[in-house]
Amino acid sequence: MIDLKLLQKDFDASAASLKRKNVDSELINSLKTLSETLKNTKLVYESAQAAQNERSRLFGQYKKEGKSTDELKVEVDAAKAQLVDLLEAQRIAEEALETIAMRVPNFPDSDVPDGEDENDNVELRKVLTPPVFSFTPKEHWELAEQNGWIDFERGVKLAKSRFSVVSGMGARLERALINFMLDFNRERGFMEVSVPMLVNRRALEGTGQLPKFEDDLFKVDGEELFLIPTAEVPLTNLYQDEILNAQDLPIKMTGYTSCFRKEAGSGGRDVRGMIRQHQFHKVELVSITRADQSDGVFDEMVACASDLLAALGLPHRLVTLCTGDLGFGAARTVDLEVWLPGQNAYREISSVSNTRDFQARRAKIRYKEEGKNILAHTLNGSSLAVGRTMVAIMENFQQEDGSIILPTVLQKYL
RNA sequence: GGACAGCUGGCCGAGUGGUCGAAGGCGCACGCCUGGAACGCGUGUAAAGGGCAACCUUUCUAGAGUUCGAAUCUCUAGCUGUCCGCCA
Repeated sequence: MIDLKLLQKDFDASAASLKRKNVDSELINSLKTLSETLKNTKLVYESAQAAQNERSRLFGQYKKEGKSTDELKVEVDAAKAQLVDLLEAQRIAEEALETIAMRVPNFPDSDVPDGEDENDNVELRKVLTPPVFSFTPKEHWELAEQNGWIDFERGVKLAKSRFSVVSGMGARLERALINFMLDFNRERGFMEVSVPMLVNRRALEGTGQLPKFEDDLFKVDGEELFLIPTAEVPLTNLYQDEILNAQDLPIKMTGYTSCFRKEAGSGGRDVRGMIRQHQFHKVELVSITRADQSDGVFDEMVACASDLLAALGLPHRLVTLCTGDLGFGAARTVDLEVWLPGQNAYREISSVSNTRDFQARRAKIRYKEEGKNILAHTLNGSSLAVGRTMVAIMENFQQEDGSIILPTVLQKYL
C-alpha cells in the first residue's frame, strides 16, 4: 500500500508519480477525497467518544462518592445512540478507503524510465555472446521430446493443458538445477528456507497479490488457502506483523518452491512448450532490509541472478523495466532475459524487484531504530525459474543431432 | 474427528467489572561503575491513528453481546497445546 499521508501532504507529486504507472487519475482523486473524509469522520467520532469516556469516568466517581447518577445516566444514554451512528460512519469511510487503497499500485522510483510497455524497457548490459550455430537451432519442445525429457501429452492427461511431465535426464537436470541454484545463492549469503506452498489470504494481501489479482490464483476448495504463485509470498510474509531489530537486517533468504498460476490473462501466448505452465519450479531470493540498505541489496540480488546464469554459460541481458511494464508492488525492477536460439530472442528468466515499503506497509513488517518503528523494505527476485533455465540450456547447448551438452558446473549435481 | 486447556506488550508472565495500556521478569537503549568489558546500580522502553506540543482515540486472537463502564462476564469463530481416535 502506498503512504496515504504522503498523498495528502504532497498530492500533486504523488498523483503525477502514480500516473506514470498508468493509474487512472479519477482513482487517485477519489483516494484523496476518501482519506480526507475518513480523517474528518474520525475526528468527530473521537471527540464524541472522549466526552463519553469522561462521563463514564464520572459515573464511577459518583458511585464511589455516593452521589446520584440518575442525571448522568440520562446524558450517557442519549450520547450512546449518536456514538453508534458515528462509529458506523467511520467504519464505512474506512472500508471505502481501504477498498481503493489496496488496489492502488506502488509509486515507481523517480529514475525509472517512462514507457508504455515492454518495448520501452531499457537494456542495461549484455552478458556472454549468443552462440553461433552451423545448423538451424531447434526450439526447446522439439529437443525435449526428442531427448525424452518432457512429456506434454501425459501432463495434460493428469491435469489439464499447461501441465507437463518431466522424466529421465530431464527430471535429473531439474533436480540438479534446483540444488545448484540453492547452493549458489547460499554462498552469496542468502539463507535457505523451506516454506509452505499453500498460504492464507492475509499473506497474499501482504505481498499484493490480493485483493486485485485473485483470478490469477488457484484456490483450495472449502479452505481459505491458495496455492502460491511465487515463493515471494511465504518468504516475505515470514516476518509479517513483526518488529525486527535493526541490527538483524538485512535478512536475505533463498527458497525453492513450486509455483502455481492460472495464467488467466495470457491468452494464447506460449501455449507450446514449458515457458508458461500452470505449475513450475522456481528458486527465489527475498530480502528484508532497512530503508537505507535496499538499493545495495537490490544490486546484490541482480548480480546473484546474473552470475548464476553466467556460471551456467547462458547468454543473457539485463533490462530496467519502464513504468508501464512495472508490476503492481514494484518501485523498480530489473529483468534478466536469457537468450533462446530457437526463438532467436531474449526471454524473461528472472525478475528482481524492490518494493520499498509497499509490501511492508501491508504486511506490517517493521524494524526498530532509535526507539522508532520504521517500515522495512522488501525485495524479491527469481534465481531462477527452473523450467525456463532448462529451456535455455536445451536451446543454447543443443548439437546438430539434437543431443544436449550440459553445463560443467552441474556435473557434480547429476 | 472427539474431549479438555489456553491465546495479554519484542519475548515470558501477573492481572476476574471503574485512572489497567496493563505488575514483575527477560530483552533493548542511555547513564554510572571499569584501563576496557562482564557483573552490579539507576533511568527509560507496546502498537496504530489524529494534533505532530499538551493531549485525544483505538487495540489485551477476531467478531458479536451484557453493562453507564470489559483484558476481566456471555456467545461464536480461529489458532495453539495435551490426551484419545483415525490414517500414513
